[in-house]
Amino acid sequence: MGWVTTEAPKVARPRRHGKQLESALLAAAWDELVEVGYAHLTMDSIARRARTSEAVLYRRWANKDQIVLAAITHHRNTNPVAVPDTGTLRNDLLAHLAALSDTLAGFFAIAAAAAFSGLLADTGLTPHQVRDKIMNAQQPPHGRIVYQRAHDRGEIDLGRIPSAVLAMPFELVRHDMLMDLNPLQPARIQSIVDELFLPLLQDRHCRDGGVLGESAKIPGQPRPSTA
Amino acid sequence: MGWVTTEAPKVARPRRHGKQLESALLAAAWDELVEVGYAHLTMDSIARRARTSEAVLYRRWANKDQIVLAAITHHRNTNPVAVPDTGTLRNDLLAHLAALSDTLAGFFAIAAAAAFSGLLADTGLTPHQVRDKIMNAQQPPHGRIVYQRAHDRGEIDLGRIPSAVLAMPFELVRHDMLMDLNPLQPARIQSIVDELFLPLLQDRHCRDGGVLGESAKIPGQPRPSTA
DNA sequence: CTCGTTGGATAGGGATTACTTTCTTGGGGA
DNA sequence: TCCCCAAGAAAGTAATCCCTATCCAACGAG
Repeated sequence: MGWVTTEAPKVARPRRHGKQLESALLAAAWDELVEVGYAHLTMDSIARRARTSEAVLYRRWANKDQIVLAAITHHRNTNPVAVPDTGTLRNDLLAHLAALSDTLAGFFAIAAAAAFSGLLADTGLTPHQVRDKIMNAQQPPHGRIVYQRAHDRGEIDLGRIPSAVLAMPFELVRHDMLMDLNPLQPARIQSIVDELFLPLLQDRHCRDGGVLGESAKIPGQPRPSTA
Repeated sequence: MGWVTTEAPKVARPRRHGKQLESALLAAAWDELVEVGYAHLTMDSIARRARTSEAVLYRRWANKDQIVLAAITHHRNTNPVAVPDTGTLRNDLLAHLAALSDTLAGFFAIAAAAAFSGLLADTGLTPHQVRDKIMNAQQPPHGRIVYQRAHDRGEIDLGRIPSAVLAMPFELVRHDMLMDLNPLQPARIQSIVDELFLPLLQDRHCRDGGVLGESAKIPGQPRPSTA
């Protein structure tokens, strides 16, 4: 053990270039954002974490806001949310909400924090606009794909379900992510789907007399027998 | 017109003392927090807004975090949320959610922002703990009173309703407040109550065959044909 | 192999800001 | 009426941090 870990001398670390370097810089910025938050993040801390110097940062981005913004979008782009197709609305929702929660728990909290903390405050945008710019960049709203598939399968009739019902599971997941800054417990996701969302669909059959026919019985509903 | 309004000379403004002064200082801190946010708030800006000097602030609070924290709790304490008693669960909920939204829309956003932005970051508390410290100071959770009254009236059976259902309206209101930074539209509150919450109660009767008897018919529910 | 581009290190200017210190004066309590 | 605590004003200190400038050396393109 000839290496003393307390000193990292001139090992002449290989030099990074182009896109590879840029990714490392943005990753460092994101990590710093996660660890100390926007308010306590400095250009120097980003540079040191990326094992480079501030000059390299300023060669690519004009100021602190720009690199933070780039780091946020870079993180989102490199961490797409899975939209698995399991064959039933219930399982699709469970899987997708879980994926959403796992992938975006940190993201939402961090992005919201940065937006709140004065990110882009100098650009004249209102906090409201900044939030939109960061949060709503998801091109097709996440739920649409899941719901559209269920509609095509005949499980639900999109036209007859209030949009508030469709949006509710996603809003609750967002709420929990913002509150806890952590992915949701699987039990909580199951509660959202089974205790809140699906009953609101069944309630509709209850009143209308089951217009959806056979497929109205949501498959996969948890029953003690027949897993 | 001997007075030139562009100069506010030594008018010898009356000197404030004790609790009255303290309230003015905390109000100034809160207003500053709302207007420029935690990140861009300075002791000097608070002092100038309160028309006093920084020394007066430091005579009462040890540092910036302390005064911001005090301003947040002061604002909450001086703006209690109404819990009106209208006689029916539906109207109680509508009124209370509206009051909650109107009174706390700003509060939640601002408090969350400050917590995120590094408020109390030096105390060693995690963001999670800071959030709890600020948000969850409401002694009895807001909904409990409304639900307990409905239970005592016989409108609902608290034991048979999943807690996720009871919490959902409040979580959605919180979600919207955090997203929009503004009070909710009345139509949105009505949608939460009538399209999401109340159907989840009725669904329970549907299955159990109306254990709640007469009172199970929620009064005030908007139905074209009195169901 | 050579050369020009760019990564990486260092130093520092300039601005901001938390917090301190000192002093004068107003006003409340006795 | 007098006294003394605290309000308010002003200036200063030390630290932080954004951003710039400069220099050197490594890597890639040709």
